[in-house]
Amino acid sequence: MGSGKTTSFDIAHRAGVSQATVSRALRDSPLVNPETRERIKKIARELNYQIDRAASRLRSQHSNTLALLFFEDPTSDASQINPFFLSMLGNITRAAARRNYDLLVSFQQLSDDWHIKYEVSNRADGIILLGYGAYSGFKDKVKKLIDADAHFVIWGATGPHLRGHSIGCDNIKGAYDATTHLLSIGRKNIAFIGNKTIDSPEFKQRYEGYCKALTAAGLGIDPELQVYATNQETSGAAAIAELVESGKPFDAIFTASDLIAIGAIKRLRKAGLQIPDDVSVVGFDDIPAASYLSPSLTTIRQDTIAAGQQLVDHVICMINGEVLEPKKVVPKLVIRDSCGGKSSAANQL
Amino acid sequence: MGSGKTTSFDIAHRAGVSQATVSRALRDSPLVNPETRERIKKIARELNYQIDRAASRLRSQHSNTLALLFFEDPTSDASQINPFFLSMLGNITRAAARRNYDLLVSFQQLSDDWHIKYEVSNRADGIILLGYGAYSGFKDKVKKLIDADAHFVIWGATGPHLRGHSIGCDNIKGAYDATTHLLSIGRKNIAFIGNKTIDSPEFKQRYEGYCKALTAAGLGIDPELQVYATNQETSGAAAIAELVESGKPFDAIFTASDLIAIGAIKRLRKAGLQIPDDVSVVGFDDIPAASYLSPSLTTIRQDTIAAGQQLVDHVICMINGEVLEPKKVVPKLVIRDSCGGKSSAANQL
DNA sequence: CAACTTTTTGCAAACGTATTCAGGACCTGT
DNA sequence: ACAGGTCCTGAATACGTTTGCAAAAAGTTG
Repeated sequence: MGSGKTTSFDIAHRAGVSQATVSRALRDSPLVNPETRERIKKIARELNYQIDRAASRLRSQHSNTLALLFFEDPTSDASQINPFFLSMLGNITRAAARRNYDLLVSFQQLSDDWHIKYEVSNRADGIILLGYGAYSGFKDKVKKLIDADAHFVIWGATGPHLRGHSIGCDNIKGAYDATTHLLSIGRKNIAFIGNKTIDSPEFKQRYEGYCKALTAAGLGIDPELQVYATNQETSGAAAIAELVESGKPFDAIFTASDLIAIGAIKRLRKAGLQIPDDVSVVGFDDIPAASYLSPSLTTIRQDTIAAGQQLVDHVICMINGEVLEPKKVVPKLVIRDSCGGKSSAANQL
Repeated sequence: MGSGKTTSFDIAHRAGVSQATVSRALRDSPLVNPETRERIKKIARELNYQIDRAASRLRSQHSNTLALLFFEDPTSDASQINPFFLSMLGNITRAAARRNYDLLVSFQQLSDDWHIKYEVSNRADGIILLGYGAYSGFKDKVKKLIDADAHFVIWGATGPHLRGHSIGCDNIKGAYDATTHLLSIGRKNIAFIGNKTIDSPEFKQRYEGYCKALTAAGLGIDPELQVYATNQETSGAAAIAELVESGKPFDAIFTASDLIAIGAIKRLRKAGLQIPDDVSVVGFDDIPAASYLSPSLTTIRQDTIAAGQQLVDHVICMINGEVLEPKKVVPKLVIRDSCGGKSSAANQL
């Protein structure tokens, strides 16, 4: 057409109204006559008009954008993204889109000035953090965010210090169900592979669920059956090597994550152990690969659709100054082939 | 401090210069005295000042943001994201970050007004498209983007109609290498599972590479050994069912993607066939799950780091009005257990 | 020291929208 | 006919930068 791009003034001119009315009409303001509104909208459509987001942001002082930040334990391989988080990505974008928010994605080393980079710079109204808080220094950085009144939500991490900023799965219940399932198919010596320190809040909770199930079954908790592992395949393999070498007998393992389970299974096989005949294995997360393995992996699925929705809704509420009590995402046991006993379970029915 | 957020005026006031100088200093303009620049930068740092992106965008008319759009064959399950694309996501964000671009991510149904939604609205300066162009209507939509002078790059799809807008892997070479490998371990009747129609340009190229290898080896191309499949596990399984039922003998399959291979392997096993003893399998993509399978999957790896970098560099060049001849990403055969013959290959060395 | 170039600065005008405020048009009831 | 209300619209302004232009400051030359 004329010179540059179409603006709300062009629409206004064509419609014979003022620019202010166009702005109102396009935002469905009740202040504008329905007929006028439709006429304006029609013209806008015809001209392929789109509101200039930059101008809109500048004027209204909010970006309608969320930032999704991935962070991982800096000790792990940075080129490998945790598959579980990836599978959450899709659901988060969809949830954001439904709420008419854009999503900015970034992988970065954890730094304590995110809110500065994203909120202060008017790039995003809120931040969603995804990552296992599995290293020291994490707490301090989060505290800075809280002190700065940043709008952010963290997946998974817990603790009173981030009240209202955390959404997670009910890890204790998930781990309890997993362990109980192993007990129900007759396993007695169940090992826990993971990290039970506070450095990894989620893994710690999973350990608690494991203990709770054993206690509920009247069994003791054997420290020799607990082997440390970080959320990596290789770490899971190393843990099994250690366990096997110790000579301590075991007939099942519950791992704090699927990635650990995958490494563990490989190493178990290398040690000549059959799965599930000699050792039952249950993981946690239900990453896509879990069903592709053979034997396919029994695991705890986290509802990533609900999780994505919750994260998005929650951070948007914070942005709007509302308070929303976080609900825990419910975990679900997915029984596949890696722990056997399916037939016996079937018999019980 | 005072009332609202810190602006460049505040900095200017403190530094005793004009706001214009602050703006220039922070952008490292050569027009400003080095000493003054450092003084201004120091103050900015102290005040935690961040340039307001909305204002910056509005004035400069570019967003320093790229949009990454995923699209999938609408016939496939929308909730499942192609794992190969997910593994590219990380590399694309990193490449974008290196170039100081933000990345907007979205999963949407393919529509022909992306450039309108993203570029016209000043949300992004350019678009990266990720997805198998495996359905009709795709070409028309892309043509509209070209006609609108949109800044975009597509991964994978090819053809003269999108000259300069496409970056891909050398699918023909990859498939050629895969097939040649199968031949080298003594396989004779190699089936192709995939889509050889123009609807799926990449799969078609992989089919061509397959044919080329067979021809180079002096073998014929048997239509009965070609079974249609889309990029899904279930489709791969169905294809194998069909092949087995046909009674046509085969001792190897080359699938157009790892997902297909995964479904194929499951179904082969169900048919009582041993892998790799009875049938060798080679996939394409090297998705994370490929190495977790048992037997682990021999496949063609695409260099996603180089690919991400290329996509980002390319679209940024388009934005800047430069012309960059796209380079093909080099595929690499990753030999694992699913095609056997490792020993025989080793013998040959 | 004048004339001229180079470096460094400030002024002021955009960029395109959202929103406040004031007012016009149109009813309603008396 | 007029006061009082409701509904709709337009003029004008502010959001915080970037950048063209002009001019001051500093340096160079004859």
